[in-house]
Amino acid sequence: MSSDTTPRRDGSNSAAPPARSIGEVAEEAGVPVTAVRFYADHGVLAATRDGGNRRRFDDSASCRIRVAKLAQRVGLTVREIGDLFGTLPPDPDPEDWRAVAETLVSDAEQRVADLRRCLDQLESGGKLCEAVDRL
Amino acid sequence: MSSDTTPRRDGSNSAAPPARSIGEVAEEAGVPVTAVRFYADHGVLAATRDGGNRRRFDDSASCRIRVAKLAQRVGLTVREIGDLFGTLPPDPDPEDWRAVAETLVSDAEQRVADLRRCLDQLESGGKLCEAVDRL
DNA sequence: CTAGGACCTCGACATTTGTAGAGGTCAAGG
DNA sequence: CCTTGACCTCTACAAATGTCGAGGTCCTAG
Repeated sequence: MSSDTTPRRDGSNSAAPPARSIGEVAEEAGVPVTAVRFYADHGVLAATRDGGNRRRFDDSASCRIRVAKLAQRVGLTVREIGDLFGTLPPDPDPEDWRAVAETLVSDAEQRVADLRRCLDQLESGGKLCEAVDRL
Repeated sequence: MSSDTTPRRDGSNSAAPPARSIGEVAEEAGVPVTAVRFYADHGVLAATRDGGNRRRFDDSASCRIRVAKLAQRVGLTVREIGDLFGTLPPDPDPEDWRAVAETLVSDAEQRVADLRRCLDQLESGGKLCEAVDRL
């Protein structure tokens, strides 16, 4: 237990690539294997194939799934998440995640602000929302 | 018994019957008539029926649709929006909208915060998201 | 009275987001 | 060798979110 987590920062990390199987990823992310397949097929996860044609994922796979789930609950479609994650390199480091995080969060806040603005007009417009968009 | 029983087409000002037709609502909200029907059938809009079995909406209908669209983009399902709007009285006044707005916005911000928290761990955790095992 | 427009219902279809099963492959172990 | 488990592909189905068309009703105009 608690085997060392290989620090793969610079130097030579030419050891075996951290290739997780679909089952491991599913387990880690707490979703069914079918869901992992679905995400991989839709650009949320990048997968390579091993000698036996099985999908191999890098360590970021389960993170991507977790983030994707939260991103969906904030209004993004799988397509949009796939496009965004498509800009991530394999085995992204914290710096790579930062750009993604910024986009994700500020887009979400933008939409919340839109909603709030609309709602504010409803609350304060003495009558109803005649002024929301027209006039 | 006076002449106010006549349904007016041109939205006469003053105390006109607050009964908008589905076509008017669709026009106001900028969505197809079919969408209005869909929302009405799913609790986003409250509709009564007139003598000819046609849906009649109050003035809040197009507002509800606009808000619903924004709410969806912030992660709510139609079902959830319907449940929330179900607490609104017919012809809600700004005060009624305020409670809805509060729920809507704070729920949305909660989800954005969840996302951000997850993302923060990815950015700052020197390693990857092994610690994200919440949510 | 007839024509038209606006609505109605109901069922089909389309897309998104998954889930489930059938049937095939591959590698390891008894 | 044969079985088993994990995977693979492909197809089907399911729920959510709409959209469209067919066929029918009703009201108002001409």
